[in-house]
Amino acid sequence: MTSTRATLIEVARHAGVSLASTSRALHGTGASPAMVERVRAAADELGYSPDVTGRSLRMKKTFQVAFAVADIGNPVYVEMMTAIHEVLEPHGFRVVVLSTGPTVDSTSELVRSLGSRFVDGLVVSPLRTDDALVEEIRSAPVPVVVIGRALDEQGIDSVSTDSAGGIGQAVRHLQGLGRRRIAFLNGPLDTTPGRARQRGFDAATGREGSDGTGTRALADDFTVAAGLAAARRLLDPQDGSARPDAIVAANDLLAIGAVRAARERGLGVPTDVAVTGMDDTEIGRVYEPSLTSVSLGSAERGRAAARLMLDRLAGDAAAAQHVAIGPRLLVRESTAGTTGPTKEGA
Amino acid sequence: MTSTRATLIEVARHAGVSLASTSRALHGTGASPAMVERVRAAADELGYSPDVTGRSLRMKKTFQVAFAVADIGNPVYVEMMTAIHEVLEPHGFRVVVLSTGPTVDSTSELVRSLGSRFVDGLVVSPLRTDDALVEEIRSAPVPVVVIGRALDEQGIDSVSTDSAGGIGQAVRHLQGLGRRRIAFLNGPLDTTPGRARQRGFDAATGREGSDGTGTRALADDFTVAAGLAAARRLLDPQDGSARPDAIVAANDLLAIGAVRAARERGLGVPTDVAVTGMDDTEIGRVYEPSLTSVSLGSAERGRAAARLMLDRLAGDAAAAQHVAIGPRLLVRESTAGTTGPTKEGA
DNA sequence: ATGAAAGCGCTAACAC
DNA sequence: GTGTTAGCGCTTTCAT
Repeated sequence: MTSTRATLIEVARHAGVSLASTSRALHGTGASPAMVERVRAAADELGYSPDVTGRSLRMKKTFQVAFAVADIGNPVYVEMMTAIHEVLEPHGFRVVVLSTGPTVDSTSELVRSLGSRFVDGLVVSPLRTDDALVEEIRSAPVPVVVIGRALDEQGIDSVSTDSAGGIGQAVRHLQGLGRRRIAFLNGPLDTTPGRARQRGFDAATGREGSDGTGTRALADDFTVAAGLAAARRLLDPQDGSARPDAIVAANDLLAIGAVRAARERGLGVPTDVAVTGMDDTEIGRVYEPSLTSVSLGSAERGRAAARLMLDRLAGDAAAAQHVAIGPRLLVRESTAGTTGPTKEGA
Repeated sequence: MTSTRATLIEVARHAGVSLASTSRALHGTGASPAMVERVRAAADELGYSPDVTGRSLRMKKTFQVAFAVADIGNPVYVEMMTAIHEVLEPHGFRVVVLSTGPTVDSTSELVRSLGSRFVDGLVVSPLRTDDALVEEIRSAPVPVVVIGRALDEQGIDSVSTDSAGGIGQAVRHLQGLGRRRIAFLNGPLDTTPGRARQRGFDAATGREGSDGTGTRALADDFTVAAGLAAARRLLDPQDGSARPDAIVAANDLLAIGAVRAARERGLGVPTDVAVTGMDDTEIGRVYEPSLTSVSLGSAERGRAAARLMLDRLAGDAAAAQHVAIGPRLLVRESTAGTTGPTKEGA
């Protein structure tokens, strides 16, 4: 540890000039070249580095943006965070990681804590929202961008994707491959993603008739194990109906569970049963067979949110914005389809 | 947005007491119950929430700790970050995510930037270190904990694991299963992990004789694709030597590449070729076959580092500490072994 | 137990 | 272009 940190006032004294000139010289704003030279030298000599706490207090800016989610370890959120960091960092903003906690109330509390002014803005992806939370966000003391559902009409900047439409893309892809009995493997319905994806599947298959398309199973959780258990039920119909020839899973982990259940029964994937996942995770890309998956553009959503934030931080006072990131089907081995909106090699 | 934020001085006026008493009452330190009551009421009424920038300036504490790595998206670092967050958050510390950049110099620069006092401490896991960086860290103006190699002798708190020993565990596990020709699939040797793992393999197999054990291949990168390419060379010996009956891979992604290469050749895993990975990633747990892998305890290392940091932050001035987290072999399907230090179901 | 006042390090009026 | 000065919001001596 070097002696004691030099402050601006010490640099000023060392250079034999005023405090104000020192500050100006260091920021290169309205100081003569000679002054800049002189102050720089003094600063270097003392090993000066500006103290951001003083700066923050004075400027009422922390140069920090918070990113808050319920589960920081979730790959989807990791991608968002990485993207947000990449956008913000070049603009001199640091990223603070926060946890929303599991409930709406804990999320509200987090938004309220923004009153302490420890960040200049918040990007948050809440698991669920209610009117109270929406109101809390609208009246937050710093800009907030929500990743989740469209909230611009309630005056909140937001970024969303269309997971329901993404499920639709998967269904149509499978239909295009000639699959007739398409089943849906979803996670719990008391979650926002669970509900949206269910809606998407219903919308895409609602009018399909009774050829097996529309069969559903709910996993207890968005995991491989839960997906395996639920997919077994799907592949062993109790009611005498025909076995599905395709399974649309609500995420990649469930899809892997489905592939396993198929193999247990000696069924080939995609030959006997085609399987699609969602989220385009690395795990799905690396799995065998590699998973056809609907990307929800986590990184893009993060980037979009960060850019909205930058605009607000720059003083943009326009009406609340909404950015929608379209889902993209990535066709891989688990359906081995050669048609569809998007193609991609393994 | 509510009118204008209330400050402590306004709460004081509203309560009709002094600024000092207000501060004390809000912190519950040395104030009469009556005073506390009165101030609380005033604060609630004005919707007061303390401004941390003022607090930070005055107390010379930011209540923030930085976590810096080269690649925030890497699952290993994500686990560390999550663990660090979990330890620090209950103590009132926020976690700021930083990037070290790819080089030693950029890491040095980051350490130097600590002079700005935007965090109270830094947990960093540098890709590589040199004497200059070590010196920079030692003389940093805030506590620094390094996750990587032991640095307590140079006066730096550190947490490390023994990846070399972990490779040794994998080798002995395979030997215990009767495998005789154990090959090593490593990533680039100009990386710290690459070198350490190579050392571990050499140490574990050095005296094994010339039965094929000790064959090595280097992948260009720690990825599935690079692993696949390198594993092909391993399984098609050009020099007429016998094909390996086991491959120790330097991480899980390389291991998956090895499994694929084996399958391409119609070889069964683990029957014909047993494969081990390292890092115990979700991807390895979920893969088929699930991967026997050496856990390097990322979460534990994160926790240990966070606890060391908490001690320093609490004013602990003892000599530099070092915590070593032992590697643990997790036996799964890719070796299907029933012996070994640790067992775990899929 | 309470109040008065200093001051953390910085930037930005304002005057020259 | 440079200097003087106020003050951001807070905690903490120091006196009472």
